[in-house]
Amino acid sequence: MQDKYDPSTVERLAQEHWERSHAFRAVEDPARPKYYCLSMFPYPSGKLHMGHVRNYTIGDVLTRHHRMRGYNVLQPMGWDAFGLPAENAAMAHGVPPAKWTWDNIAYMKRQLRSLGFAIDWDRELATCAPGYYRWNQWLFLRMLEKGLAYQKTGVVNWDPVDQTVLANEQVIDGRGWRTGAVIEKREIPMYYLAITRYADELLAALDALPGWPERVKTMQANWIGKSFGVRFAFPYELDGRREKLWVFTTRADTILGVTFVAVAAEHPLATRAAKRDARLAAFIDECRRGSVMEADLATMDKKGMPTGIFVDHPLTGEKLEVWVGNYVLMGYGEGAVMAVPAHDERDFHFAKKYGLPIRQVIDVPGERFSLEAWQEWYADKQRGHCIHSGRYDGLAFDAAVEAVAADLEARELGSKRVVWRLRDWGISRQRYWGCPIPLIHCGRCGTVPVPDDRLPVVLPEDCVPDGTGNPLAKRRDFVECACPKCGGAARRETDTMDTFVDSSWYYIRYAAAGNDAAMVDERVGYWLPVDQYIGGIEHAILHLLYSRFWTRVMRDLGLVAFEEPFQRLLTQGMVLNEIFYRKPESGRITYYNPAEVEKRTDDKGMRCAAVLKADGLPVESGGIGTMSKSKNNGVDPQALIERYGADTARFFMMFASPPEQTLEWSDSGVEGSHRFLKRVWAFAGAVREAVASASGVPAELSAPLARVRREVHLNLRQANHDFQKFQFNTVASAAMKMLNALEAAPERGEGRAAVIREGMSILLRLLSPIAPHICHGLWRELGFGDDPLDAPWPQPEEAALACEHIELVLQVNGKTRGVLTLPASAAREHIEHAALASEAAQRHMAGKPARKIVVVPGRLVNVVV
RNA sequence: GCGAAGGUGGCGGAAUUGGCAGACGCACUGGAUUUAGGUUCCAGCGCCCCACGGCAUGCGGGUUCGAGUCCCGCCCUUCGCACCA
Repeated sequence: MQDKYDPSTVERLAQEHWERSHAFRAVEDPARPKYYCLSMFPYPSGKLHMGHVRNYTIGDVLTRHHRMRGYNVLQPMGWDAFGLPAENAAMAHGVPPAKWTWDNIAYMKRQLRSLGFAIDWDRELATCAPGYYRWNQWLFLRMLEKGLAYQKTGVVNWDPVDQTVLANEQVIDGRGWRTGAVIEKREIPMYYLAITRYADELLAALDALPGWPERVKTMQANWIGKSFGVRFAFPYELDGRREKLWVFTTRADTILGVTFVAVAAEHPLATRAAKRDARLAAFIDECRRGSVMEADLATMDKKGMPTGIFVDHPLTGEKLEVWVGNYVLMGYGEGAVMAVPAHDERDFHFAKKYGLPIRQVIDVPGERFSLEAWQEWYADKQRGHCIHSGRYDGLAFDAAVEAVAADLEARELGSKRVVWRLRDWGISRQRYWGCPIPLIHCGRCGTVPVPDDRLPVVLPEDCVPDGTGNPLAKRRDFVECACPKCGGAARRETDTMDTFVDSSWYYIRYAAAGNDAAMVDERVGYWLPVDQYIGGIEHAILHLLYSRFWTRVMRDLGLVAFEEPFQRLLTQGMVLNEIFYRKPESGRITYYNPAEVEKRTDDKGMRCAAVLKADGLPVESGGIGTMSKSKNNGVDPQALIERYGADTARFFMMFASPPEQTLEWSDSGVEGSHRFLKRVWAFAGAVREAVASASGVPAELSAPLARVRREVHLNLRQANHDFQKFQFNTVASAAMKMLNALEAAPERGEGRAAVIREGMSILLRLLSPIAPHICHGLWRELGFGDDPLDAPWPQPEEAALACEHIELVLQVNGKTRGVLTLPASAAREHIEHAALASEAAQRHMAGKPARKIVVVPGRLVNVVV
């Protein structure tokens, strides 16, 4: 055994052992309970970042822990390989996205291997491989057959200079990132998946997911957004024709407070009004500029312009003017809204700005009628009752909505409706590096699906996009084809699929790895659903919701027998680091990587300065933020692994904070983790001979040795409890406490050797999911066996935990005044007696009689005077 | 703007869910070892006070014998918002 802990050797030997013995190959075995542990697959961006290391270490800890508990474990890995960054790299470096992607995959796979994850690499997949994405296409065609996939128009960001569609990310302050051109909203035909048909089920089934964090379920429920309301129409006459302007509201109780109606710039009524009003046409044109992002729309200045068109209030007949509002969106609901300035904050500001009437129709008893009062009232809409509303006066929310809906229905102008915030999923992307949509456009036959036996529609891999137009549309060898129906010349669809399609079912494909004949097979029935899914909180809504939808579609096609793909979900927090920068008087801000900065502290350990190592001059601290290129505060996992080894990297990631919280990077924290592993190594070396000669733990131990043993078993019990809670940071500290206790074990001789032998066998097994290489090495050195991975998980022993005396906290009036040491078996009367008799209690009771004594067994006794 | 989560020493965090606030680690201080730096080991370490003791879990109220934990109201930070993945 080497004296010094040398991670590179230890890790190489362990990894060779796992490789040689195919230790992580998962084989279906109906006789054993299975555990499918899945981490969100990475986008092959170039190299691993700390978020990956954290994600996959969490998954690996769970994988190894469950394996030691006797489960048949599957932990696969793959690549979310289609996407925009590959096209950006192509534009920047002239390299085809395919080559860039495959090179990245090769490099990142080596990095993952060097971290020693217990991954079954035989099941590896990449979504950009035709053998994978052909099943995207196949399932899309099934959805088309069922009417679940359909075509309609959608709004996109259009760069008029490059003649191309831009992603939201590529629009900066309303301009194209490459051209600087003002972006326009443009409506184009797209394909949609009808996720809204599953809205009810997706919402209701959230209750059946006890293994999901509440916050994720809440966010999904809000995203789906079931609401009850009334759809109704404002009748009007225009150009001699009677017509109706439809709107939807969840607040029909305020219908008598409507003072105007607002429509989207793209609304047909706006278009018609613009024909005879040049200023309005210009305003509508202005509304078309800017990004399509919801957050931008919600925070921008609310602007509007009257159309000169008036509609009738459906209940009173009052004339109300129609306005065009830039905050009304054509894609949502009816593209028109009723405006009630008195009871809606946005309408209120709009009305104030343009001098429109404000009419209060709800009274909230006890509230002054200020803007603040409205906001408060709005947050709790069940409060208050109708006023100035004629026959609805005095009605509360529910009754008022019912009455209004009934009256609208009687006039055939509206009815109650259930509406969803959730919208159908637009999957068309006018981009190259994605899965081709398997359709052919024929002049005679229309849009024709590519027959199953001609799948996959293969994406040409030698394209180099240049940022203009649609790259696939320029490829004649791709576009030109024969119509499958009539055989005539036809044009292939050039849109590709949203990459969320690729990631909506990859976890199912791992189980059917290598099957070229079918999307799924019987192995799916064994492994799925996923028992534990681990990934970033940023995916809490879209990816998880799309996966739940896609799985249900597969269920309805008879492909799988389950509907919830992920039984339990762990959403891991982001990895943060300090931000340092300099901002010159004029010119651009420069960010410095924390590794280039020296942090100085005063003699109390308080930060007093930060200077750049290169020039010794101060830099500004920009606080803490997620590791990113733009803030130049990333830490390269590769450098960390090379310097300290994979085990230190893994241990630090687990120790620094609980998985669900953000993790702050700390160089000295890494040092501390490394120090601990070095101590484990050194201690194992020091006790090796004693352990070799030790026998079982004797029934009678000296009191100090019994305390050491108790400490080990107490911490094991704590750690087992923490594993249930996914709280690996305290598992790591339990391992540290065990080592502290074992190092402090007194005496020499047989009893000590036995306690240390048992303690080390527990410690190494407890630590092995987190730092598997060093534990593998020491497990062998100490003669416990081949690998702790194949040893049973340790359990605390009652006999080791038992003790004769307990300590009770003594409080007087709820304030801690001392500690009572009593026999563990002491009865309540005995405890009360001992408390009253204690010197500390006497002193603080100041002669007053005890009014009440609260005894919490095993914890405290509180004397109330 | 809407939705969600989180604020505890100089720092990361702990507190078995209403029961000793600050485990474990980092940083810092003192000491030992070392030619020195580093390493390793020992001790100290929330704030105020000589001490008794008092004050402390973002801020302000409340419930309770007892509140970091529960309730109400503020303030701040982070994440998501449908074409980044």
